[in-house]
Formats: sequence, C-alpha cells, structure tokens
Amino acid sequence: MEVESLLIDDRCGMHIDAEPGQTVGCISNEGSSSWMAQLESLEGLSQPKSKKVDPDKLNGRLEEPVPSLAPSLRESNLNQSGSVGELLAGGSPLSVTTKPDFSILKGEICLDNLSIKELHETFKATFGRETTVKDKQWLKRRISIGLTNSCAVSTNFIIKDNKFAKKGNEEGCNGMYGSFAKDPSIVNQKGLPTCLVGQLDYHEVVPERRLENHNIDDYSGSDDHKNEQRAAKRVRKPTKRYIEEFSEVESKESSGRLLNLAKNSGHGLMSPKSHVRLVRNVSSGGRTVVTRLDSLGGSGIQVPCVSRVRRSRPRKNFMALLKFNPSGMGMAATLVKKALDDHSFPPDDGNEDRVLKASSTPEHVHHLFVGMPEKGKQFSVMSAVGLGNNMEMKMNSSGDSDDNVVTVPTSKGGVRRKHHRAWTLSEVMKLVEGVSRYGAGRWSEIKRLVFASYSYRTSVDLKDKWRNLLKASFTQTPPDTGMNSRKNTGAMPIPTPILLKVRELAEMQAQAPPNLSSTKVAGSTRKIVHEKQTGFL
DNA sequence: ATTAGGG
DNA sequence: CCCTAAT
Repeated sequence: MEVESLLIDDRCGMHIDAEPGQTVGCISNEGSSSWMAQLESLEGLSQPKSKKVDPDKLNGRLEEPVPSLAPSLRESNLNQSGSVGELLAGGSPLSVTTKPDFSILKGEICLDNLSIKELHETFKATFGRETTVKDKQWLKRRISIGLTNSCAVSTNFIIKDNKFAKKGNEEGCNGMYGSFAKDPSIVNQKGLPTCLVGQLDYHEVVPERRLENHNIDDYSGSDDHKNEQRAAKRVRKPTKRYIEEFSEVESKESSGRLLNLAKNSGHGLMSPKSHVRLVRNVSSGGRTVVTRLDSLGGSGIQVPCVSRVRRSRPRKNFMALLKFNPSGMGMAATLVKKALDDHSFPPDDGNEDRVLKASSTPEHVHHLFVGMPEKGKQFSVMSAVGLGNNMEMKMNSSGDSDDNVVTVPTSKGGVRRKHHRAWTLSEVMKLVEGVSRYGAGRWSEIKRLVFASYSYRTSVDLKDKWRNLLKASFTQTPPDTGMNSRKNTGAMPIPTPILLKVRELAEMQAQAPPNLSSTKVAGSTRKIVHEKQTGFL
C-alpha cells in the first residue's frame, strides 16, 4: 500500500511538470525502440523546462541511450541471464503477446482525477484488455501496478529498501542500475532487479510461463502472488455467493467473450485478443475452466467463473430418492443436487441473460451415475465437466452459513433472492389483462396465452404476483396507508390505475367466484367469465 | 399438471 | 420466490 500510494503521488507530482500529450512514466513496452524512447523521453520529462518532445526527435535520439545503457548493465552483472541485456538492448521479448496501446496514455496519468471510464481506457491502454471492474480504487491500483511493472521503474525511480523513490534527474542509468546491484535485497538470484522480474512475470514475456497459462489476469501464480502481496493486503477467498453473483453480472457483459473462449479453446485457436482478455485455465485434466480477474478486496485474484444457468427444480422423483436416502448419499447426494441446480437446462427460457448457457453445452456434460443400493437402481444426472474442479471450492467456500439460498444485496439495504426477476410494468399489465380475461385462478391458461413468451414466469409466479397485486391494491390505494409511501421500496410502485383495476377485478371476482358447477355444466366457462368481467371493464 | 396458500 | 398439500 505504501508503495502504491507513493507511486501514485509521484506520478501526479511528476506529471504536473510534464507537458500534456507527453507520454509519462515510460509507459510503453511495445518494443525495444519505444522502450528506449521512453527512457529518453523521461529524462526530458523530469525537467520542468523540457517541452513536448516530438516523436521524430525521439526516434532520432533512439540510438543514443542504447549504447550507454548497455555497458552499464554489463557492469552491474545484470545481463548474466542474458535475457535482461537482450531485453534492454533491443529485440525485447517484452509484450510478445500483449500489445497494449499506450498511445492512449498520453498526458494525464494522475489516476486520482480520472473517471471510471477514463480509468477503463487507461486500464486498456496499460494492459491491452478491457475491464468491467467499476471499482475506482482497484482500477487505480491496478493501473499503477501495471505501469510500474511495465517499465515505469525507469530513470525517475530507484528502488531502495523495497520502496520506490524518486531519483535525481541526471543520475543517469548507471546510477539507477548501480543501486540495484549494490542492494542485495532487491536483486534476486539471477541478479535481476526485482522490478524487472516482476515485469517479466507480469507480462509473461517468458515463453514457458505463457505455456503455463499465466497471463495478465493470473494472480494465483506463486511468483505473481509474491509481488502482489507487496502491494496489496491479502484477501479472503471469494465465497461461492460472490462468485456466482459476479459471474452472472459478468456473463451479461462478456458473454460474447466467454462464448468465444469456449469455442476457441476447443479448437486450440485463441484469437490474440481473446487470449489477452480471457483467463483460461487448463487443469491437468485438460478441462477448461473459465476464470476471471476479480476485484475482490482490491487485489486481483483469480476466481472461478461459474456459468450461470437458470436453475430448474430437480425432478421430483429424484428429490424423492434423495429424501429416501439422505444420509447414505451424504456428500454425493449434495454434489449431485448441486450439479442439477447449476447445470440443468430448462426447455424454454428463450431470451435474455441466458447466453452463457451456450458455453456450457452438452459437450462439457457427461453423465454421472450414482448408485442407489437401496433401490437397486441407478439414475443419471447431468454434471458439467469442470464442476468437479469447482466442487470443492464451491462446497468449502460456502462454509459460512449458506443455506443454499443465494441472495443478492439490493441497491438499498435489503437482500433478495438470487433468481429474482423484477416484474416489469408491462408484465403486470399483461397479468391484469389476463386475469380480466380468463379470471383469477386460471393461471395455467394465462400463462399459456398471455405469458407464452415469458418463459421465466410460471403459472405459480403469476398467481403469486396476482396475490401481491391484490394486497397492494387494497392496501395502497386508500390515501397512503398510515404513513406515506413505505420507505420507497425502490421497486417501481405500480401505477395506481393498474392497482385500481386489480381491485376492481378482485372485488368483482369475489362476488362471482367461478362456480365450477355452472361453468362445467355450461361447458363454456370462458364465455361466462368473460361476459361477467367485461361488464366491469 | 394445476391451484391455493403458507413460508 | 419456494414448497407443499390438495385436487
């Protein structure tokens, strides 16, 4: 934390002196030339009098620093590993995969003043990938770290006692790297400056690491973790609830990406872009687990991304079986149940926020047979591959309480169930209309005829909603029951006219409850009901 | 499979 | 919304 704030401060302070439009902080790791260019430009930058450096000049001066820097490196045995010398001298392996567009990062780098959107842009410029995180603190921190690790630890900074400090202007590269060499605490076994090591890890310029699927987002890596811990406090493992929640949100925003991932990973053809943006973890089993960078606690950690699918109730008989042998099944039963919950695909649910479902398609699904000694039977359940990987986490992480009821905090204080779908006004109106047409109670009818397209509304839902509407209509319409407007529920208050209509229907149907006898005898229930109601409409 | 009602 | 009993 110290380091971070220090960095930000420095950056801000430093930037005040800098001319706008000037790249600050040696941002680019695009290639050797730019790297050196940045060093050079920074030299100028640190001097208040320096004016905007025009690109041409920069290029013209490119040659100069290289020779001067290289010798100094040799002297400080930094090039023992070879790669470092290469890295700094040219042909840098840096950013082989990642090609951030640092051009965006001109001028304003004082992260504190940036809006979320700007931070996003900066983030993209820094890491070459998008982010959906809206946490300003996190963004700033991440960008800060990114820039630092990138190569910002340039001529303007030296590292001393694990802390960054601004360096005098004309010290030159010698001084900088000299200090590295002199301070053993910041030089690792290979003699690499720790900041550079971090840089390597961070941008996975080392081929082997890339093969291990470490990438920008992967902070679970041990090495990265060490670096990370220095800047951010530890955070607890994400809970199941958190994971699910975030996954759902994310799935809406990046479902395309995820789909892309699923598709590409199967063919082993990841587009460069998606490679940068997505986090793919291929476990030893060869299973693909989608993970994502998370902002939990402000430090990036990798969190399994559970594909959200609208759950449907397990088959009744299945539940019955579970009940028959709740203890015998033990863990297995629970696991199976969870599998059902998370990976059963309803036949309908045609629209909205279900896109993700495609990413956990049957190919990733296999049948799991669970023996039932008592019954001498077997039954199969759907279980997604990869579930096993998450299973332990899913089970354990929910150690705190967890009654299997996933709730989500609302904008206000309260919490609400996970799979809640707020009733829209149009839905309510349709409901009312349906009731008026077919009568309250005929919910399967209404569902079929009016809510055919709303797959997520079951007849029971309609019924429940109607019940609520009734309550509301009799409650609220009179000059605001007792106190005015109950705490403004946050949910849309349902227009009074509709409520009135509801009450009308209710009162009317209370008087003339659908007498099955007559309707059945008459054989034209609908007509009767309809006629009665139209009179009031 | 539907409904009604309680939770 | 979920769950269950009663149809």
